[in-house]
Amino acid sequence: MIYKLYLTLFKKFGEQHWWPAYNKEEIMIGAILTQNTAWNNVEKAIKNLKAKNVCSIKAIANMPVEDIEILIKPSGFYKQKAKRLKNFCAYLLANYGENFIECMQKKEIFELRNELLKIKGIGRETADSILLYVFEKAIFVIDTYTRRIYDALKDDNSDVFKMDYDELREIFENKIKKHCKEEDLVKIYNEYHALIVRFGKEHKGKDYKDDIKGLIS
DNA sequence: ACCCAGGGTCATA
DNA sequence: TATGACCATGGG
Repeated sequence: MIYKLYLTLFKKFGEQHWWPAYNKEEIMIGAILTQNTAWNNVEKAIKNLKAKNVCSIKAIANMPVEDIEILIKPSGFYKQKAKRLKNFCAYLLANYGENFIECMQKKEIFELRNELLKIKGIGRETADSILLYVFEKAIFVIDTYTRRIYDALKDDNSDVFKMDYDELREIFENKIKKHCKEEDLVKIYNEYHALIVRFGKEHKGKDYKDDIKGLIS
């Protein structure tokens, strides 16, 4: 069912070209700003950063938090996020230097994941978004949309919204792996998560359990 | 005037 | 380990 839903969504919506960002640094910034926040608001924040020419890891690392707060205000939780964003950017430069992307890219996936999870403000979904969309590692991103989707798909009466993040992530990964070649996983995880978000947005506020069942039947 | 959005941390029991 | 409080803006 999980893989079939992917094929159906792909047929319906096509390629999503994720993550929506100009470059990899912008993906990382957006991944933090979008925490529990509508993407529309994140776009405003990123627009503000770009208007000041500071939409980069280095610029943010060297900016006073107060200035970051003002620019990212539309994304909500702006005081927390400004502090965490700056701390994150400073961490990358301090530990990897200017070529942080290439350096981190070389690391083994779960080593890098554990490292990201130690940084304050980087939880599992944010870490996995960065791993998948920046570093192109084969890891599936679970978000609230995914839980609702799985709630509609599952055949038992487990509480999907209380289910452990990694447990649910492995359910999706294992199902997908049964149908795909190893070298295609990154592309499929990328596309599938994007499609789930796309579907979720189009059904905002609605109970889409029946729509999901209609799609795969 | 409400509700919620592409989460995460921290205090408490 | 598992709840609950808290963070905050903008669109529907």
